[in-house]
Amino acid sequence: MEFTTRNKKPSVCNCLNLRRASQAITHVYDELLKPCGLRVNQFSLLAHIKSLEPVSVSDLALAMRLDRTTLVRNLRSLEEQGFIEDIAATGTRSRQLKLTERGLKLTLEAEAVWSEAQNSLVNYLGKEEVAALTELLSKIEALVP
Amino acid sequence: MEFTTRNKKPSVCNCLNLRRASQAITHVYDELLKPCGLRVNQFSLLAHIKSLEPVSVSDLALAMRLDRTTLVRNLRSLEEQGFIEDIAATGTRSRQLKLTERGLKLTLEAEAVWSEAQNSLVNYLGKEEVAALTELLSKIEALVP
DNA sequence: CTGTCATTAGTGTATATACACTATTTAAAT
DNA sequence: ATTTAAATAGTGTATATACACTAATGACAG
Repeated sequence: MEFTTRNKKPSVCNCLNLRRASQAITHVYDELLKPCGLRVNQFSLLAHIKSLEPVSVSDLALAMRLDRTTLVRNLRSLEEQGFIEDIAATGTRSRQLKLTERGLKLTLEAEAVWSEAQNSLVNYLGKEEVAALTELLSKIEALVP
Repeated sequence: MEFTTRNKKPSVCNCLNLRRASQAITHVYDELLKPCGLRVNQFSLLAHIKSLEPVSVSDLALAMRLDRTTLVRNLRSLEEQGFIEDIAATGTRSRQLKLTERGLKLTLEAEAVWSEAQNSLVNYLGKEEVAALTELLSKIEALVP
């Protein structure tokens, strides 16, 4: 049958449903951010640095709730592209990351796109539903120390 | 302050909240499945093969809603560990994957653990809430073709 | 038959994630 | 002042994911 709508029934597995929804919304945000040349994860990194700068890798990892070693790699490409820089003196223990001028400009552009994506989701699901979703997701996150 | 509870406020970003919840629940299921020597993603693979066998990589990818090339790699370790096998005749185009005897035994064990994990989540969030969550996640998944 | 086209599988590369481990620097204790 | 402990950064490896691309097989038109 030509017009069979794609069969996308939820799985019985709650974990799989969450993983799929996460992948789907990541894809949506990624597509919208494509004109900026950023993926949503990279945008998240820049936005966090913007609000914390100057910041060490460890503190950034704490704030983002990601493993520190994950950030070491993810920061690399942003540094190579000249969106962030380390203003710590050489030979010191802690790095001090901040946005470059270019990085700030890009982040502000991306924030506008992100804002549209946020609004789209509220329009799509409804304000109450998004609030309910956020609450449920927060409880799930709390499962992990 | 010693007793400050960890600050885990939701982000303003719906995408980030979903990504974090997905990581959290994946971690929970992974931990519970550790005695089986499986991660939840690997278990998902085995469980899907079990219900479709014998199955080609392409059909498995369709059913799991993952990219086919993702499966090529993820299947490899399961094959190397002898949990799945390809019963297609050599020189034919399509693979025919199925569980080995060992693979089936492991999958059944893991299904019991998975079932406990599912029950735990319902106890934790409540039956109605899990249903609501599933509905919301399903709508989000529908955002992507 | 033969040539074209769809199907199926796989590789190369990039991103994202975390654990186990090492190395270095700073702070604290004695 | 020296030793010890904590903090900070980084590497090696494994898993998970997808896109662009290549290669081989099978089906069908003529």
